[in-house]
Amino acid sequence: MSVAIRHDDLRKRNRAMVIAAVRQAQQPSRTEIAGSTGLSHSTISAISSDLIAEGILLEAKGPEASSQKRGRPQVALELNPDAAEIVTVVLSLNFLSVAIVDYSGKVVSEEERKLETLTMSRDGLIGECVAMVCRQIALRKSAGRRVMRIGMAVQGITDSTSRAMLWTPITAHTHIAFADIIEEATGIPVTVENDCNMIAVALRWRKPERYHNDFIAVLLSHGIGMGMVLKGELFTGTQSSGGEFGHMIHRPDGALCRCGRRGCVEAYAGNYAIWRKAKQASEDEAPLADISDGDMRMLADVARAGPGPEREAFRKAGEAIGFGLGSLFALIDPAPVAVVGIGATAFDLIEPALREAIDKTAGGQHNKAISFDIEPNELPLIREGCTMQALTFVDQEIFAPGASPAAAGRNVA
Amino acid sequence: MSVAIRHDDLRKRNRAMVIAAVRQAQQPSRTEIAGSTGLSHSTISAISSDLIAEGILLEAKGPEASSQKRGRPQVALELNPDAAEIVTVVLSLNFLSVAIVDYSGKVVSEEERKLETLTMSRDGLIGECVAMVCRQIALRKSAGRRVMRIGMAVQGITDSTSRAMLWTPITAHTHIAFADIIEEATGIPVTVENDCNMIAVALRWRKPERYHNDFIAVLLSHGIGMGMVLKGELFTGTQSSGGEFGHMIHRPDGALCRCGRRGCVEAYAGNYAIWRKAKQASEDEAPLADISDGDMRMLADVARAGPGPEREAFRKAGEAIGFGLGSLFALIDPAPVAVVGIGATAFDLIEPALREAIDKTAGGQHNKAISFDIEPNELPLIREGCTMQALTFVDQEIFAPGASPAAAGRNVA
DNA sequence: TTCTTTTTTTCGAGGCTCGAAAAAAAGAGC
DNA sequence: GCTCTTTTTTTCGAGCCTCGAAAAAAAGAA
Repeated sequence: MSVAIRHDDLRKRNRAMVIAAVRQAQQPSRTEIAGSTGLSHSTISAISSDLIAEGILLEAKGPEASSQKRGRPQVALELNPDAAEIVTVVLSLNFLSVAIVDYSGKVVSEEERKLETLTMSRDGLIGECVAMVCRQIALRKSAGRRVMRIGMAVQGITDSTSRAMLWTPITAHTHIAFADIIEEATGIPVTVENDCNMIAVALRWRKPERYHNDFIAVLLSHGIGMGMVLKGELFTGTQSSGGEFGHMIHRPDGALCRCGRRGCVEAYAGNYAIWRKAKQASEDEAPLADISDGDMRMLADVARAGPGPEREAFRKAGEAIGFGLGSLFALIDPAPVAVVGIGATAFDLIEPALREAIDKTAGGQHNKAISFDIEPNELPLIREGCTMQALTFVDQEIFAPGASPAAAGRNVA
Repeated sequence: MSVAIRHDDLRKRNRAMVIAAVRQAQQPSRTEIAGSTGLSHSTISAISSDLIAEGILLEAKGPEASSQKRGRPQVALELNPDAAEIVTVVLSLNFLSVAIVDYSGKVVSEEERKLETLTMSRDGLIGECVAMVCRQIALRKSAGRRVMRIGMAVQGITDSTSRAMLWTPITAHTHIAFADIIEEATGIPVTVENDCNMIAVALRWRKPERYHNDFIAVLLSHGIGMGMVLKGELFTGTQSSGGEFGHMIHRPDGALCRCGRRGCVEAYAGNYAIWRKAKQASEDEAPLADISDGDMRMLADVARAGPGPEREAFRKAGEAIGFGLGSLFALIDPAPVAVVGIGATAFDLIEPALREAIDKTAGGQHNKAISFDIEPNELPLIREGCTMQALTFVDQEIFAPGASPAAAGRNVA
C-alpha cells in the first residue's frame, strides 16, 4: 500500500511541481505555471517567492521582447544556474567522459579520454573514473561551486537501486559498486544508470511531442540495447536496469551471442553478428571484440551496392529485431521507436525485413502505425539523459525534500 | 507532468488509505491503522468516526477474544457489508457467470450458465450477458440494496481504458463495447478487464507474502494467458490489456497458432498445440476449437506412462514456455511465477524442459531462484480478482472521491 | 493624464494534520 | 470493592497550506 500523505508533504510536492514546471517550459511566468500545474495564483506566488529567496529561481531580466500586449507584463521565471552543479559520467567501450553541468543545464566544464577498457584491470578502470571525477570536482570547488549530485551512465546492466554496474560488455570485471566507490571518494551522492535508459530520458526532454508517455529507444551498435518509457515512467527490471531486448531469444539454440548464450536477438543484429554473417563465418564463431564505425559503414555500402552476403546479413539483422519487437509489442502494444547508434545509419538496409517480421507477429496489426525515428549519434543523448536525470534528482530530493511525485495518484489494490 | 495536489485531496486520499487498511487487515483497530498508514492517532480517529457516521465502516462487536491484556481494549473496525454491493461478470469459453458481492467481499447471490459462445450471434452473446446482469441486479433491488459497480472479466484482449473487449478466442465477434452496453442497460459504471490480469489481482490478495510487488501469473489452458504485477502495479499494455505472453514468438515462421500467425508460444504450449503434437499431426494443421479437461488429463497420463509422442508434446510445450519466460525475464528480470489452469496439472511433464530452456536464456542465471506455484483452478481466481478490483474501485472513487467536491458523502453525516 | 487590461501580491477564511493532554476502559493489586 | 496502572481513543489548540477575493502594480490605449 502506498504511504500516507503528511500535511507538510503538500508544500514539498507543490514546490517540486513548480520547479519541474520551470525546468520544462523555458522561462514561464507565474501565470503560466498556475495554468500548467493547476494550482492557484496565490499558491504559485507564495512558492515562487520562497524559491527566489532561496536562490533556486530567478526573475529573468532578459531583453524584454516587449510583449505588445496591454496590462502588466508577465515576469519570466528561470532556474538559477548557480543554485547547484551536477556531474555526469559516461563510461562506454574504450571511452570515458565527465562533465560538470550547472543547474540550468549548461555544460560548464568537460573532460574526455580514450581508455582500453577491455584490457584494463578492475582497479585501473575504477581508478580512472574516480580520478577524472575528482579532478573535475576540484576544478569547480576552486571556483567556489558546490556539486550536489553525480550521475553515471554505463554500457551494461546496472542494479535496480542505481548503485552498481552488474555486468558490462566493456570489461570482464563484474559487480562494480560505482556509487559506493565514487561517493566514498567525493562525499557526493551518486547514481549509476544504464546508458540506453538515459537515451530514453533524453529523448523525452528533446522531443516531448513525439516521445511522451510510451516509447522505445533501441540502440544498434556492437551490442543491442534498449530504453523504454511506459505510462510516463522509465521502465526498469525488478532487480536490474532491465529491458535487455538484445537478449530476448530470437532463435532457440541459434547463433552464438557475445553473452555466451545462443539465439539472442543480438547474435543476429549486433555489429559483430552482421559482420560475422557478411563474412560468411559460422554462427558458432566467437564474436569479434570491436568493429569500427568506419568498417560498419563500408559494409553497409557494399550491401547497398548489390545482393550478396552483406545485404543478407543486414536482412537477418532486420528480421531478428523485427521478431524481437513483435514479441515485445505482444506484451506492451506497439509504440513509437527511436533507432539510435551506428546501426541507424544502415536502417535503410534493415527496415524492410524488420517490417516484414513485425507483420508476422501480434504487433503487426498496427505495423503501419509504428514509426521509426533515426538518431545515429548516441553519445550526446546519453550525456543529455544523464544530465536531466541528475538535475531532476536535485530538483526533487534536495530542493523539495521528501516528495515523490512519481507516486502521486497511484494506489492499486 | 503529474497534476498538482489540492488541499482537499489530502483528506480524500487519507480516507482512501484508511479504507484500504481496513480491507487489507481484517478488523484492525484504530491504533493498528495508525501504525500501518503512518498517520497520527488523531487523524485516524477523525477519519474513522466520519466513515462510521457515513455507514462505510462499523465497530466490530464480535465475540471479544478477551485480549488478556491490560489497558483499554482495542476496538476492531470492519467494512460495513451493507455499504455497497458490486457485480462480477466472468465470461469465458462456453461459460457465463454473474455474482453479487457485498462491500465486505461476501458473495450474496450468483448465477451461472453454459453458453455456446463460439456459435452464438453477436447480439445473442451480448444479450445473454446483459440479461443475466439485469436479472441479478433486479433481485438485489427488490431486496433494497444498491449495486454501485460492475466488474467484468473476459478471456481475450481488452482495451487499456477497461471499456471494451477487443478480441477474444471465445467468439469470432470483436470490439464489443461491454462497458457502454451494460452501463446503458443498468445505469451502473462498468469496467471490462482481461481474465489473467484479474488472476494476478486475486493472487496478491490471496497470498500477499508470496505475490507482492513483482510476480507473474501464467494461464495454461486452451490458449496461453498472462497477468503480471510489476513494481506493485498491474501491468497493462499502452493501448490494450497487454501481456500477451502466448503470442510472443517462440520460433519464427513456426507452428500455426490459433491467432492465425506462426510460431507463437501458444502454438506449442496451448492445449490444442499439445494435442496436435501428441497426435503427430502437422504443425500446419488448424487448431481444434476446444479440448475437454478430461481429455487433457488423459493425455498427460499417457505421457507419464512412458516415452512417446505424448511425452514429447508436453516437452515441446515446456520448451516454448521456458524460452518465452526467458525472453520475458530478459526484460523484467526473474520473478515468482504462478502456473494456473488445467495445464498446471501437467506441470510435472512441462517443468524439466521449461527449466532447461530458461537455463539457456538471460534469465537462466537465477534459474534456481525462480519458483513455480501451481493453481489448477482458474475460475475462482478470476472471480476473486474481479471482485477485489471492483470493490477497490468503490473504495477509492465513490467513498473517497478524487475530483468532485460536491459529492454527497460527507454532508450526510 | 486618465482609463483599461493583465499580472502579481496580500489577506482572511476554511481545512487538514499533528502533538499533547484528557478521557475512557479494561486488568492488577490489595 | 476500591484504587493504581496500562493502553486505546478522543479532544483541543497550534501551525501550515491552499484558495478566492480584493488590492496593488505595471504596462498600453485614449
